[in-house]
Amino acid sequence: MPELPEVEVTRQGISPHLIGAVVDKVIVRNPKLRWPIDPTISHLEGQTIRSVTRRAKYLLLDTEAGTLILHLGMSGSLRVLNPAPTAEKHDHLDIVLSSGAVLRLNDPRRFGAAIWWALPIEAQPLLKQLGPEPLTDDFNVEHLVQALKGKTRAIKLALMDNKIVVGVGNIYANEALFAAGINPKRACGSVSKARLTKLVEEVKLVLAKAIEQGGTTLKDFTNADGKPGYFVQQLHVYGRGGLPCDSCGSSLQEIKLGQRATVFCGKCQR
DNA sequence: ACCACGACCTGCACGC
DNA sequence: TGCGTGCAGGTCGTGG
Repeated sequence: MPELPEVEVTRQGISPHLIGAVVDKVIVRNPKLRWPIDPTISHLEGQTIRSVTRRAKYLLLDTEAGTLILHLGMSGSLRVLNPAPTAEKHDHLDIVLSSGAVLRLNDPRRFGAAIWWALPIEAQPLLKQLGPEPLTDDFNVEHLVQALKGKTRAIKLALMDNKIVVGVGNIYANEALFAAGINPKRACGSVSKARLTKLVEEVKLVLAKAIEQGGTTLKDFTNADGKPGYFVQQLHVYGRGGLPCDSCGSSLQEIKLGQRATVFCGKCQR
């Protein structure tokens, strides 16, 4: 479900309910996520949540004793519930607050993760290798030129590579490449600096717009208040294979790239 | 060092 | 109606 905008919308939604809250109890119904939820997650009990931040698609709930790291995988979602109804199928984890509110993780495919990390967050291996945040100045054309120099793989795969830039998943990689007029199959090293400049701009723009619109709801994404995102109305290529290009009217092509659906306009994207 | 690909899992849409 | 197939918003770990 979530790419960076959906995770950020989730963060914005849950954070006011969590900051300053004391964790009363941690309920693990099914520990079998991407990595088994470690029993030390109970160390969160009694802790006060100091901040709710995001790094890439990871949500970080910071306390004095450590950090709860949450990832939503492909199908995860978080809701703050008060009162919390009876847990349903795929409600794998509850963080019960002393106020009675519950932060509930639902994740049908269980590609998500919940990790209790008591060491300095900089030492966390999953976060260590990550590239720059797309919405900060660290993601700029100089960085991209350097990272893509001489590389032969398709630019779309590089855009979705967390070591190059984080948070850009399949939807927004397709959309940003369309907006930048770059063919997703094009070899990284063959894109001019001018066009990479445009790509950097469009990545930032598409992500920022999507966050503003509350994310993209394809199937069942909702924010912490249960509302869907409306960015789906502004998708130009994702999910539109065979339909006319919004810009030139020619039929959008759909191919596989790195086993992921890739949609583009053969005329507008070179 | 780089890259492609399998693996992890459930649910749903589709065609027969 | 039921069954098999393929696909889905991610990303780590492996083997070449």
